[in-house]
Amino acid sequence: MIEARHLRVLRAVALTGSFSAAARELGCTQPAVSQQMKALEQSTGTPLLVRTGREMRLTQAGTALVRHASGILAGLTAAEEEIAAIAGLRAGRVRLVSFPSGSSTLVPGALAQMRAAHPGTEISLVEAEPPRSVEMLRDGECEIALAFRYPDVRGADPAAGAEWEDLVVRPLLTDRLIGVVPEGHRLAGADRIGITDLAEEPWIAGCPRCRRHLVEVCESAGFTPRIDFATDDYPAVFGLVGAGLGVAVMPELALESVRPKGARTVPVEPVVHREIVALTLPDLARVPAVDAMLDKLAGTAGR
Amino acid sequence: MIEARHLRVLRAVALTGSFSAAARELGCTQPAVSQQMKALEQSTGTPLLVRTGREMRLTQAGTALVRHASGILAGLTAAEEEIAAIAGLRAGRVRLVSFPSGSSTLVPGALAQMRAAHPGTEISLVEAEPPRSVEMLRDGECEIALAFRYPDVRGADPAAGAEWEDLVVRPLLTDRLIGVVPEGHRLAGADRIGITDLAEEPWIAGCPRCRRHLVEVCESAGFTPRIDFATDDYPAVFGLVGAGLGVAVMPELALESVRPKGARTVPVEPVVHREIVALTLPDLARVPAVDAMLDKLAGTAGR
DNA sequence: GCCCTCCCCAAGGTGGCCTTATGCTCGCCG
DNA sequence: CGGCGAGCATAAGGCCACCTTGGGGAGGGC
Repeated sequence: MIEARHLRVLRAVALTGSFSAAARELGCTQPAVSQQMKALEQSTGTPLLVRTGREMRLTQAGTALVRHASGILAGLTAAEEEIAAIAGLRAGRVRLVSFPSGSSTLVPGALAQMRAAHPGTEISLVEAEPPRSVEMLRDGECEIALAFRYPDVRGADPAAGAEWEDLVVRPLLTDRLIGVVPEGHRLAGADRIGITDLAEEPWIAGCPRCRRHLVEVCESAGFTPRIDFATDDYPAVFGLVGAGLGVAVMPELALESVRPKGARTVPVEPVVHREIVALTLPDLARVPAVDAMLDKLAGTAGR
Repeated sequence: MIEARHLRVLRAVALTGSFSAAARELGCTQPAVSQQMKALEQSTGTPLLVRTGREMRLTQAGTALVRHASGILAGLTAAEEEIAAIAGLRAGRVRLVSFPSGSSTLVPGALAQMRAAHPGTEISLVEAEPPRSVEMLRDGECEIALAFRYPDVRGADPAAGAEWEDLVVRPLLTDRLIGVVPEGHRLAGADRIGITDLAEEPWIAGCPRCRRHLVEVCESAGFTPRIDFATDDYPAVFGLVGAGLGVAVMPELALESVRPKGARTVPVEPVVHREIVALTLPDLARVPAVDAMLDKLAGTAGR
C-alpha cells in the first residue's frame, strides 16, 4: 500500500539525487529519508533505488513510480488547494432556504455583504416555509434554513422548542405582529387595539404555522377567531383586508416590503413576538462559508 | 498533508454512507474509520462529513475531496500495478553488456530462455570489453555486465579480485586457453604442448586484458613472449596465425563460433583457465528481471 | 593524507493507529 | 411504550511506525 508520504520522499530523492539533500529539502534528517525509502521498497516488493556509492539512481521500477508520483502528488495538491479555497472562503457554496418575508428583507442585505466580503463564494436562495425548510436542512438540500417561531402561548407546545434541539439555532431578530384593519374600520384610527377588540371580526390568516399561532393567541385571550381566508401572500392579505373581508395580523418585517393599500396597520396588544432564526446542522456550522453567512445574516438583522 | 490512507477511507465512507459499513469494507473496526475521518478533517481544517444522525453526508469540501480521490487512488493503483508487473516479471527491462565471444555463445541461449519464460520482459544487448563494461554497469548504463577474469598467476595482482568486490559476481563457466599454431608448424600435430615450447615464437595477442595475462603466464613459465600483433578479433587471430605470422592462445569458448582456418588448435600446458562471470550491482541483483536473467545465463552456461 | 560528505546501523523516545470495551442516540417493532 | 439492534463517539491499552541522536564506514576532493 503506497502512501503519499512515500511518494513525496521518493520524488525529493529522485530530484536531488541523494538522501541528505532530500532530507534537507523535506526538513527532516537523513535517516528518516533512508527509512522511508526502505519502507517504500518493502511495500512495493522491489528495489527502487540503486546505491552505487557515489550517486543514487533509480531502477526501472523507481523511474516508473516517480513518473506516476508527479501526477498523483499533483492531484493531491490540487485537492488540498480546492479544500483550502473552501476553507479560506475563496470558494464555497451556501444554499439558503428562507421564508418569503425573510428572503425579501434579511437575505438581500446579508447576501450583498457576503458577496462583498468573500467574492468567491456562491449563495443560492430557495424559498420555503419553516416546516419544509427544516426538512430540507435535515435532508441535505441546503446549509442554512431561515425560520421563525412563536413563543409558547399556553406552555402546551413543548415540541416548539424540542423541534430544533439537535440543530444550531442562531437568533437573528425578533419582530412583532401588527394588526391590519380596513381603512374604514372603526379601529382604523386607534393608537393601539386589544386582540379581543377583533373577536367578532372575520379573519384572514397566513401560513399554517402562523394560523395555528393566531388561534392559540386568540384562544388564550378568550375567543376563537373565525377564519374566512388563509393565504401565505402578504399583498393578498392587504387586498383582502382592504376589500373589507376581514382583519389580520402580520409580522412587522413584512410591512417593510409590502404597501398596505386600502388597509391600516395598528399595533396590537398583547404584543406578540415572532423570533426569526437561522438554522443549520452542527457540522455545517463549522463550515467556514456557512459560518460567515450566518454572521452576515446576524449582522444584517442587527441593524 | 492528506494521506492516501485517508482517501481510501473517505471513499469507502462516501460509497457506503456509514462508518460501520466502510469499516466492514475496509476490514477494520468502526472506531478506526471514525478516527481516520477525524484526522482527515483536522488535516484539511474543515468539516468533510455531516452527521445527521440517520445518515452520513458529505459537505461541499467532502464531495470535492472524493472527486479528487478517485483520480488520485486510480493513479496509485496504476502505479502499484506497473510496479507489480515489473516485480512479477510481466514487464521489465534488462540491459546486458557482454564481451564479443560471450555475446555469440552464452547470450543467445539465455535470451531465448528469458523470452520464453517471461515474454513481457525486454532484454537489450550491447557489446563491450570488461573494463568498459564494468564502467557502464557502475554508471547505470546497464544492469548486467558479462566479464571474464583470469586467476592470479603470481599472486601479485590483488586488484583482479578487488576490482569487483563491491559487485555481485555470478560465475557462469570456466573455459581454458587453447594454443593456436599454423598448420605447418612443428607442433601442429602434437597432443598437447607446453607453453615454453612457444617461448621463441612471435605471438599474436588478444585484448589488453588477455595480453597482460598472457605475459604474466609466460613470465611465470620463465620467458617473455615477443608480441608482434594484438587484435580483439578472433577470426583475425586465426588469419594471422594461419599466415604463419605467429602463435596465439585463445579461449575455448571462442572456438565454438570461429572456424580455425589455416591454423591448428592444440591444448596447452599448464592449463590456463578463464572464468566468465556475470556482474551486477547488489541492489540490481534484487530486481526480479535481473535476477531471472542471471539465472538464465547460469543455466545456459551450465550446459 | 586529511577532511568532508554521504550513507547505513543501532538505540531510544514519541506519537499515531488500531483494538476492545463502554455509553449514547435513534429508529424499529412487538 | 419498552425492548432491541444499529450506528457513532469516547476512553484506555498495546503495538507499531516514525523520527531523532549518535557512531561507524566508504568514497571523493583538496
